[in-house]
Amino acid sequence: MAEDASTTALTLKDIAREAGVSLATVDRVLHNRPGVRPDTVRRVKEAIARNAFQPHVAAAELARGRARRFAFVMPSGPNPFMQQIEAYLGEMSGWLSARRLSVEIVATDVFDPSVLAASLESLSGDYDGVAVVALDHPSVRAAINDLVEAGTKVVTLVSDVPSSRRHHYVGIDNIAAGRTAGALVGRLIGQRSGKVAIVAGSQALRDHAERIFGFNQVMASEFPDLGVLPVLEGRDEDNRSEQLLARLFGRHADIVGLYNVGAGTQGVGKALTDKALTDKALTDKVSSDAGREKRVVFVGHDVTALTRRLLLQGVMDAAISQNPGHEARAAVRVLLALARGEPILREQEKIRIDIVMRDNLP
Amino acid sequence: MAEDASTTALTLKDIAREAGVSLATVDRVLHNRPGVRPDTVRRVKEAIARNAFQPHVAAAELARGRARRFAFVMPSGPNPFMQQIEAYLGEMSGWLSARRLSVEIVATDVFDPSVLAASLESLSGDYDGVAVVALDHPSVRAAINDLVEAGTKVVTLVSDVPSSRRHHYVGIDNIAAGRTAGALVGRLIGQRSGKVAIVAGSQALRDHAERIFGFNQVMASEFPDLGVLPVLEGRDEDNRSEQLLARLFGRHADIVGLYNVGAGTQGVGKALTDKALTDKALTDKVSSDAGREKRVVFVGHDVTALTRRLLLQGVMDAAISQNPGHEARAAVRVLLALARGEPILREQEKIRIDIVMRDNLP
DNA sequence: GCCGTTTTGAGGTACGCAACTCATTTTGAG
DNA sequence: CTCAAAATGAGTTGCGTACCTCAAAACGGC
Repeated sequence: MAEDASTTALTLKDIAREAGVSLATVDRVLHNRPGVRPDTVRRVKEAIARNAFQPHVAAAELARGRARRFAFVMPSGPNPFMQQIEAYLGEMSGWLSARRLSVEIVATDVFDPSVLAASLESLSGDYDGVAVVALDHPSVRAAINDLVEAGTKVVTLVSDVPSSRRHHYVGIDNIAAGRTAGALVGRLIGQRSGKVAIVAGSQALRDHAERIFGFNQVMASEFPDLGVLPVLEGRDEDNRSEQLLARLFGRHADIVGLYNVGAGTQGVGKALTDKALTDKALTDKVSSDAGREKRVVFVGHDVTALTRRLLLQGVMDAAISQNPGHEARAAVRVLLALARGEPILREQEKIRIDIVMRDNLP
Repeated sequence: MAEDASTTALTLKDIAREAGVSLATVDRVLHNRPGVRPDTVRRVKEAIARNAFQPHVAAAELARGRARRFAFVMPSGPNPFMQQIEAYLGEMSGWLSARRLSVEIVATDVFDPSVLAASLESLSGDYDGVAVVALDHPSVRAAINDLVEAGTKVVTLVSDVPSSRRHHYVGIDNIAAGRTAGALVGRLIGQRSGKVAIVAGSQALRDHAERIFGFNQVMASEFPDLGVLPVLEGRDEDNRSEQLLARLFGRHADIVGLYNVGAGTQGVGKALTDKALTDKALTDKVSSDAGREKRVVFVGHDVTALTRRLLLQGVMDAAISQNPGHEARAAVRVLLALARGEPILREQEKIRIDIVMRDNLP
C-alpha cells in the first residue's frame, strides 16, 4: 500500500552516479574484474547495498550472449528412478530453450570411482555447471574439487559427497528417510509382535547404509519388541531379492514387517505375494481373517509404475519417495542461480521426504 | 550427444525469413495484433512450429519495459497458514525485484462474498495477475470472470472456484486429503476397535466438507468396524473444540481415533492430553501399558509451530499438509507464465498432499 | 618532479524483442 | 478498371546489461 508505483527500478547508471564513479567501474566491481582500488570497490558495494540494487536478470542474460551449458552425469544402467529424472529434464526442454540453456545427459558407470572421476574431469571447461549422481570416493571428490576450482558450478544429485567442495546437494537426508521408514513400519504393525526384515542393494552404498542406520535407530528406540533380522543384500536385483526373502520367510514364520531399502522391488513383491498365498492355503479352514493377521507390513522407496501398482493392490503399505521431477528442476534452477550469482531459494530447492500411501499417490 | 552445439538459437528474424514475411508481420502474429490475413497467420505459425521456435524470454522481458504487477487477495484474519504464505512471498522479494515483478498483498474478509467480490472488482485494470483465496459463491465467481474478461490472469489459491473461468487453481484436492487422513487414522489404529471422532470448523466450508467426505469414504469402505461419530463443529476455535471434545470423551469411552479437519488444534490437543491423564490415573495400578492401549490416534492438518510440537510430543500422529511455501511460489510462477504466454509446468506447480510424521518433519 | 604503472572515465556495440510509424503493395468491391 | 481498405514491408527506438577499447587521470617509487 505504501509502495510508490511511480518509482522506476534502479539501474547500474544510478548506482554509478550514487557512488560517484563511472559505469565502467561499477561493471568492474560487479564482475570482480581487476583494476579497482579497494576503497573504490567498497564505495560501489555500499551504494549497491544502500539501494538494495538488483541487476535486471533479463538484461544481464540478454547482454551475455552465449548460452549456458549444463551437464548431468547420470548412471548408465536401467535404473527407473534415474530414468524418471531424465524424463523430467526432457519435459523442461521448452523452458530451457526459452532461456537459452542447454542440458546434456552424460551417461557413465557411476559405480566405478575411476570411470566417474575421469568422466567428470573430461567435462572441465566445456560447461558452466555440472550435476552429478556421485559416489563418495576420494578420486571422485578430487574430480569435483577440480571442476569447482576451474569455475564450474557443481551440484551433487540424489547421492552426496559432503566432503567435496560441491556448491550444493540436491537430494534427501537418507538417515531421516530411514527413520521415517522405521516409524511407518513400526506404527503400521500396530499391536502385533514379530520380526522385521530388511532388504538392501548393498550396505556399501552410502545412501543405503544411511537409510538402514536411520531405520535401526527408530526400531531400537521406539519398537524394541520387534526383532530386526540381519540385512539381506539383494544387489537391487529382482531374482536375488526374491530368493533371499523366500528363504527367510521359510526360516522365520513370525515376520510382520519388511523394509526394502533400494530397488529390486519386483522381486520383493513377488516373494510377499507367494507367502500370502501359502499362508492362506495353510490356514484357510481355521480362520477367515488369518490372512490379514499374518500380513507383512511392507515399506519401500520411490514411486514407480511398479510400486504404484503394489500400493494400489495393497501389497505395499507405503513408499518413501523423493520427487524426481522436483530433483531435476531443482538441480537446473540451482545451477542457473549459481551461474548467475543469484541467491538460492533454499526452501524451494530442498527435497522433501514424501510418504506416499494409496490415497495420496501423486 | 547428437546435438550440434555450433547452431545458434533461432530469432524472430529467422522465422520471418522462413515464412517469407517481414519482422513486423511476425510480431503482429505473435501478439495477436490485427491486420494480418488468416492465410499469412497460418504460414507464420507453421514456421514457428516447424522450428520449435521459442522467443528469448530475457529479450522479451527487457523489451517490454514496464514491470508486471500481481495482487494476492488474502484473508484479513490471523490465520497461521495464510501468514505462512505471506511470509514466503516476502522471502521471494529479491527474486521478484530482480525480475522487475511486484507482488502486493490485499487483505480482505474473504468469508463475506460481497466484500470479496467488491475487492476483486476494484483491482480491475491495475494488475496483470491476481491470486485469490476464494470463497465459492456466485458473486465471487462473477467478479473472477470479470477480471478474466478484462485480460487479467487469475489463479485461485488454497480454495478453488471451479465453476469460474479462473486460469488455474493452486492448491490440493481436498477430497483426496480427507481420504489420506482416513487411511492414516484407520491404519494407525491397527487391530483395535472403537469409535472415531471428527472435529471440523464448519461443514459449510467447501474444503472442510470435501475433506470430511473423503474421510468418510475411506472409513466406510476400508474400516467398517470403526464407528464414525457425528462431526463436531468447532468453528476453528480452540475453546469450543476442546469443550465439545471433552464432552464427547465423557460419553464415549471407546474412542480410538480423531480427525481434526481444520484449525483449533490447540484445543483439540488439550482435550487429548487431559483425557490421557485421566485414563492413566484410572488404570495405573491395573496395567502398565494401559495408557498406550487407550491412546487416541490423532490426525490433523498443516505443519505449524503448534502441530510440530504436538507431533514431537507424540500427541499427534500425523499431519496432512500442503506446503505453503510451494503454494506461494507456484502461484507467482503460474501468474508469470500466464502473463508471458509461456506454458505452465503442471507437474511442478501441482501441490501435493504431504503426510508429515515426526521423522519427516520439514 | 619524473616515469611507469595502476586506476578510472567515456563511449561504443551488441543482445533479441516490443512497439511504434509510415510508406508501399495487395486485395476485393463496385 | 478504379479506388478505398486491408495487408504488409521497412525501418527506428529503447530496454539494461556485458564486454570491449582507448584515452586520461591518479598514483607510487625513486
